[in-house]
Amino acid sequence: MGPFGIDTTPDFPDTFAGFKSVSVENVCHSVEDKMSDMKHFLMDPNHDNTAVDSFLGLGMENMGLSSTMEEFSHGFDFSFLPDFGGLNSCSTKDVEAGLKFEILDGFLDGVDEVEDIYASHDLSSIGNHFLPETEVKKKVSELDGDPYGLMNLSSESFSPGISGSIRLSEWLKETVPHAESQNVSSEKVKDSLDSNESEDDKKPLSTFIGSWVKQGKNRKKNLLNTACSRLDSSRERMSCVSYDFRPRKGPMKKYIHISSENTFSDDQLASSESEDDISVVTKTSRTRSDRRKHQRLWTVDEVMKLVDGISHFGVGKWTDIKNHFFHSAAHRTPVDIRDKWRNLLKASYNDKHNYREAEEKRKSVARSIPKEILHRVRELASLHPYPFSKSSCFVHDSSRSRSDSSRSRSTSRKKKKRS
DNA sequence: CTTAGGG
DNA sequence: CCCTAAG
Repeated sequence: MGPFGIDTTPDFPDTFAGFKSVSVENVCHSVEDKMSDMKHFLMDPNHDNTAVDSFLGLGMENMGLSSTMEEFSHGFDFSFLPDFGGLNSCSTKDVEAGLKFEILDGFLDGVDEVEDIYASHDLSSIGNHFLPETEVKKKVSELDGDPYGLMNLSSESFSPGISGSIRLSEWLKETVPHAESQNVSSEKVKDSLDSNESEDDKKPLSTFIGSWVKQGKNRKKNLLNTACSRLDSSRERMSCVSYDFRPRKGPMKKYIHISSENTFSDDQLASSESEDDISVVTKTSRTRSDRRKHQRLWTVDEVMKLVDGISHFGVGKWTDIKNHFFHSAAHRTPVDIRDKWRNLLKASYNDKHNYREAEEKRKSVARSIPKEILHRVRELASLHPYPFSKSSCFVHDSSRSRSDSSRSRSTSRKKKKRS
């Protein structure tokens, strides 16, 4: 049911009446005109950005076109888009990346195996994070000669209308960590705060694929809120593209910084809803433990941010840490962050007690935590007590465990803030 | 809603 | 990562 079927509605608002007389050709023409006009707009640095917004399909519904970004992106070349910097803090790269994933999503619809292929190829960013640059380059070159042709999945061939996409090798290079010292200066914290913006660019492709379908008990209840928060979060990067509709447990309003007016049409909300219904249908067939499949691996970068956050807010202030250090990471709820900290403690504990095994593990398993970070975790662990250690490792250390255990449980030293 | 704890 | 209970 398009906008042209509304003729039959007698009491439709007068504002829409004008569309009855508009022919399809006219609409198309106006779109084309707008597009070419806008091309010049975008080239012209003097034009303000509101034009861009209305151009990018957000004003489409006003023309009677129910165009989604997906349809829109297929036949259109975004390569000319300049980096309109401050606007929604989204760069050209974000646009391209978003579109790529969107298209990928559509193409791979229902093909879960691809996710596994990606996983088995270790395309996830985590593995490359603490490789020295030469290693990474080697890896990249390996990937370039990829026999399965997987590279093409993320390069131009999948986005016919999009030229100038980033090649995966570049994408990989960007995942290389800035090999910094383990000391946190306030400068560095600021840095990591700023570099948050490109967070999602580092996510492995597999996290985008397959994150569409998900089941959960309270999904119905939280559907609307979830959809809204999803849209909100994705607006941070790109107002039109939302690739992750995985329902969360609840709305994340408080974690999401809401900056602009709601620009989403009901179409998109409805589509997310129908997507959800599909997952209901699929639920029966894939109800088994594929929960873990949707995990997003923690990058070393994220771990460092976590450590920084804890050193600044203290253990237990996870909402604060989320807001200040994982602001742009739409996933990573405070609970996730806490869980990660718990795991880090466990890791540091293990590392502390048997160096050899930990060392070997570090060599064999790619996704272990770099040593420096583990050291920092241990420092913080001794600085901030966490009840996690109650079960297995109490009273081992005579020097400080006494003071720790005295305040271990509920005595909150969380208030320790250093500015 | 936020946090802690267990699964 | 998910779920639940407690404040």
